[in-house]
Amino acid sequence: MYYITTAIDYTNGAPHIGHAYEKVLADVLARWHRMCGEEVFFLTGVDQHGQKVQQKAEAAGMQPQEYADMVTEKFIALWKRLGISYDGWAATTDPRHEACVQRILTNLKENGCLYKKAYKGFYSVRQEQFLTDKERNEEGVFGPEWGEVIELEEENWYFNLSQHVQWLKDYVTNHPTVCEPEFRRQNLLNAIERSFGVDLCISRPKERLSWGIPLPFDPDFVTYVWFDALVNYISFAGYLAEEGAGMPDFNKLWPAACEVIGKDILVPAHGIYWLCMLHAMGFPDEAMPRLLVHGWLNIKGEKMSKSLGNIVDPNDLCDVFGAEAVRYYLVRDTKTGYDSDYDPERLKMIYNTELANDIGNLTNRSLNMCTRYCNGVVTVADGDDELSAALRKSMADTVQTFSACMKADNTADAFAALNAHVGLCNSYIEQKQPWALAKDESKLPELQRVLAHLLECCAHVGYLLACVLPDASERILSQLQVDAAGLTPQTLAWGLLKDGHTVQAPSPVFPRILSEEEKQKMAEKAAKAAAKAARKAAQQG
RNA sequence: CGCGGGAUGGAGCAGCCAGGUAGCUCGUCAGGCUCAUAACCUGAAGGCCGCAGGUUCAAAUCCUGCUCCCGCAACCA
Repeated sequence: MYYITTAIDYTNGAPHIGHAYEKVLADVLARWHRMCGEEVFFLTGVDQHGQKVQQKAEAAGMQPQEYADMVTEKFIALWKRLGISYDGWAATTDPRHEACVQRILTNLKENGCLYKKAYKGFYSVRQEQFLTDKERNEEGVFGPEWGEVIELEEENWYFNLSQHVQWLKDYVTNHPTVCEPEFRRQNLLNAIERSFGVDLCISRPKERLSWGIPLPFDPDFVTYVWFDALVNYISFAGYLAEEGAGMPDFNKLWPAACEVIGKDILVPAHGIYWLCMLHAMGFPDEAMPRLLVHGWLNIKGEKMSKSLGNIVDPNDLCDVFGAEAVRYYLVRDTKTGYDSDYDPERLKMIYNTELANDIGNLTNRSLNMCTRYCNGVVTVADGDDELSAALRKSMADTVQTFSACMKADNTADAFAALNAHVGLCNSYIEQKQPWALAKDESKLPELQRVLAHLLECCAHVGYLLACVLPDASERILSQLQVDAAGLTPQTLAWGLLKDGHTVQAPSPVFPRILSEEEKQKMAEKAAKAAAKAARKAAQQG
């Protein structure tokens, strides 16, 4: 079982390109593992509780649930558009989730992990939070960004995080695979050092925050984010679920093979709080999830933020380039775990070169030659040659490399490998010159061999693309008349196209995306080339 | 000495852990081809691998020092 989750998105604003990247990455991995024949459960969702939602709802004159539902719709619509193939939907206002949270809190309280304490300190009314000395500026006072700051005493419930930090330190030290990429672990270990001796406040008084899950043992309080949002990974996997609640079998799913999160929520939320929470609930070391930590998409080197006003709406991108181009770009141009620069020009470039010019055009020219020269019939004839043998070997190697990269969550290199093989196919065509072979009847066997090799490669490539471009993959395979049902990357082998196989006439799978200006430029270039050819012909004649 | 990431031909990156002629994609220029989505193939130009030392027969790669850039409060993946 491959259980993969993503961070759940906060419903106080519309989704942006960063949200989309995380979900597309998780989706590509989920689809890949499904292709490999593994049973997959892919969970994603939304965090609907909390102060910000409550405030936004009030400002909009709506009920919090109404507001959260409205924003949730935007996420669901985008995931549908981007083809995010999730199996479970984690919405934190789901009663089954709320029940799970309350059961967990009850258990922890019974085990003495929670206690109530009064805290007196400086409190920012605007930010709705207590301030520490860390928040003081150089002059030692709280700056204007905090608005009105008052001294306040408040009771709250705490989780005895400090009791688990030593365990966490040992666990993270001894388990290099706790998170990926490896360098994030150092980050986590540093943060753990700073976490000793501090417990975690897990509640808010109801008069201050009403939009949350009530504490089962103290109705004057609601849970603060941690024991609500983080719990989604187990609550929607069926942890402590009631019979007939329609939840998955927890024992089958847990631990998560992959929790996809952003680098900003590794510490303290997932790397410290979440793991310690699980430990407190009694989960052993073997039942800890693995964290896949991705970087950020920056805009021209700058962080994307609402305050800078440089937020990119994925819907706009889909309008211009199509959802699949966006999917491909996100996982192709981002090295998993690292930041990358978002640039629509690169999106277009990668789409036009790798998908349209290389893969799309290869399929198109191969199918076209088969249609034109052989009536669309593939003939697997006797005979062989070095170039063809090399092509077959490259195809097999590429499947291996692709699989290894995907297994390591390295999407960028997986597609780079695929593209390298496509380049070899194009080069193979130049060397074989099927159009010349077609003019010589005695060369028919070689022509048939060349076309069979090309179409076979197209089928392999089209099949492997299914994890990132499900629609395009289907269109390629359907033009090739190949049925991929029951196929896995492990069993993928030369010979998908049998002798006598027929293919369809081609139609472009990835039409090029060009502005009017670029079209004009292309036309000029072509005219120049034609003039040159004419000049040359005149000279020779 | 707060923590971490980065600095490689015009742009974006790989190589560094396990030293040995500097590689990829895009762009530019030149040639070729005509099956194809004005696509494809071949070749060329372009870099003293941030700076300065050190180790070594040999350093982008190891060591030391330095400079610059980006994150680490909030909105937020």
